[in-house]
Amino acid sequence: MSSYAATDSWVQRAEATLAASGHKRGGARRAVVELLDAQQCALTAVEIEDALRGEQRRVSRASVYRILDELERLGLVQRVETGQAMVRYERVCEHEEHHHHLVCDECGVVMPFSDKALESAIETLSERVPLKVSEHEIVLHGSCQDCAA
Amino acid sequence: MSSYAATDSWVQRAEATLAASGHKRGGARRAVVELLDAQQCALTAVEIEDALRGEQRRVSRASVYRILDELERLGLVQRVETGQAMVRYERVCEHEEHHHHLVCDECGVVMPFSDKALESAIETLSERVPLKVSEHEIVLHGSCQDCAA
DNA sequence: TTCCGTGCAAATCTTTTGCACGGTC
DNA sequence: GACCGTGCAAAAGATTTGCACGGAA
Repeated sequence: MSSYAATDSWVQRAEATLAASGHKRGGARRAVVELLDAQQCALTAVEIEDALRGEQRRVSRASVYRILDELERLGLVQRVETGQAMVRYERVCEHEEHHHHLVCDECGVVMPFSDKALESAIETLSERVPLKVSEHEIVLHGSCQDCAA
Repeated sequence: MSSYAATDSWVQRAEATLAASGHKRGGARRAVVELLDAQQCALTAVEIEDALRGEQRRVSRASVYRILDELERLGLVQRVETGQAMVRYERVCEHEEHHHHLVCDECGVVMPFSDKALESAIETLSERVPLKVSEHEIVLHGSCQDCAA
C-alpha cells in the first residue's frame, strides 16, 4: 500500500522535496512522514500524535501541526474535511489514483473510494463554472456496514 | 430566491417543524430563521451574528450556535464544510435543486452550483460503496474570477 | 406555572504562536 | 557558527455549556 520501486516511494519524494526546499532533517518530521506513509487513509493531528507516542518516538502536538502545515504547503499531504471537528491529513501520491472519502456519521470511521465517472463529471463541470478550479473534495456521509447492521 | 407560494416558504416550514417538535417561539430564533431564508448561500455563525447585530435584533453568539444546532437536527439547515476554519450553514429547501459549493481560496467567497451529471454519478456510485449513503458534499476549490484576473 | 428561549460568562477543544534549547549542515 | 527543528507553555479562535432570568403557552 505504501511503496513502489524503492527509488520512488512517497517517503523518498517527501524527503527529497523537503531537502530541496531548504529543510534540514529532524526526528519528529521523519516519524510523521513515515507514519503517514504507512496509512491507508487520512488521520487527524491528534491521531498522529497518539500513534507516534507508542511507536517510533514522541512528537509534540505543536510539531505535528507544524510538520503537517509544511507538508501541505509542499504538496506532499492534503487536508481532508470530513465534518468531524478536526481536519484530517493524508499523503498525496502522484502515482496513485485520486480518491475521496466515505464517512460513517455514527462511529466516525473514514474510508477511501474512487470513481471514474465521478471524476469525469467533475472535470467536465469544472470548465463551466465561474472558478478556476484547482482541487475538489467529495465526502459521502452515512452509516458503515457495521453501524448499519 | 427565498419564497414560493406564501403557504410553502421555508420560513413557514421551519416554524411549523419547530412548533411540532415542542419548541416555543423566540425572538432570537425567528431572527436567525428569517436571515437564513434571505440568503443565497451558506453563512458562518459569526456572519449571522454580525448580520443580525445591525438589522433585526442582536442575538448572542451562543444562541446562534444553539439555534443552528437545533435547525440542523430538524433537517431545516445543513452544514457546509468549506475548509475555512468555520462551519457554514444554509437552509435546506425541499423544492430547490440540491446544490454544492465553489470556494475561492484567495478571497474566501463561497458560491453555489449544481450539476445533473455529477448528481447521477454520485447516485450510481452510492450503490456500490460500503456505506449506506445518506448525504454527500462536494466542494470545488480554486480562484474566483476576480481573484484569478 | 411550567418549561422553553436567551444572554452572559466560563469552559472546551482544536490549532497557532513565542521562546529557548539542541541538532544538522 | 548559522539556521532549522522541536518541545513546552501560552495564546488565539471557534464552539459548547452552566446558570439565571424573562417570556410563551
